[in-house]
Amino acid sequence: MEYHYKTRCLDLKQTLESGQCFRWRKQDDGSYVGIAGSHVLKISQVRDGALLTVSNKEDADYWLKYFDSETDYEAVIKQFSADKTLGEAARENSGIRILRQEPFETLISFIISQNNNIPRITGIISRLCENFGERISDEYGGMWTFPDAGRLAALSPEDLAPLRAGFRVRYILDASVKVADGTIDLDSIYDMSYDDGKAYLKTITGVGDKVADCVLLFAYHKTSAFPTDVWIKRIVAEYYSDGLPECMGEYKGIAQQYLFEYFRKHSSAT
DNA sequence: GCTCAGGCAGGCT
DNA sequence: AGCCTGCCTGAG
Repeated sequence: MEYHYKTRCLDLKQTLESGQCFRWRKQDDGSYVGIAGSHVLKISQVRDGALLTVSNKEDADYWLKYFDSETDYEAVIKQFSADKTLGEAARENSGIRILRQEPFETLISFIISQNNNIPRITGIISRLCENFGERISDEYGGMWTFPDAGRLAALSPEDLAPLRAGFRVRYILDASVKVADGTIDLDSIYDMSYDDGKAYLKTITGVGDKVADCVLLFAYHKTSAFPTDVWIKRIVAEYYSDGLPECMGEYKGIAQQYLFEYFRKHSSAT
């Protein structure tokens, strides 16, 4: 039995190709196929939203939460309109959602992302899953889970050599060991403040300000996080050298995503 | 050969 | 607390 659900105002390209996630594949028919935890989803863009196709209702609940269906983005965009640049960026990218991803996968993914480019990040993560994850479906050429911390913690740097992740391998292992042995309890971060969560994540080798902010925003939905990469640094220097606008409020992370997309679109076009 | 890619650790002042 | 510098790897 297949169930279909529709979410409004979700733009798949804006959301799934924005660099907050790395495991969605675009199909020839334009739909996207993804996996999170042990949930597999095919999702298609329709005129005024996105259409989810799932095989049971538990999956539907999972994915609606993953796509952050509860947050009122229209209200956030309205709030952002007090600033000219941010308002423009937000309206142009109004289909962006800040995903609620699996913490461990998000942590490892952004550790891998450092000093790296998106195609390579994607390749390393898919090799990680195909080598050490579990093949839970034969659909779409095979779907692999993201390996859990215990599995990775048992591996050696040599085992991870096929990933070609370079110097990041020891960071991946440090994070996995700390999560597997309980030094880091990822679930506890849901209840932490932004500052506490950040300090806690930074006790992992290979996790600095940027990686911690990405994990806090893209897994825990802590919208106070404002991941600052080279692109954002440039736009802040150009438009907000006197400080971020007041209207960002508690949603600086959402603002960051709008600005990132806006800036990237308008500079790559030149 | 070189630079750059959504940074970070380690060492220095 | 703020500045360097090196770093695996692969594409341009």
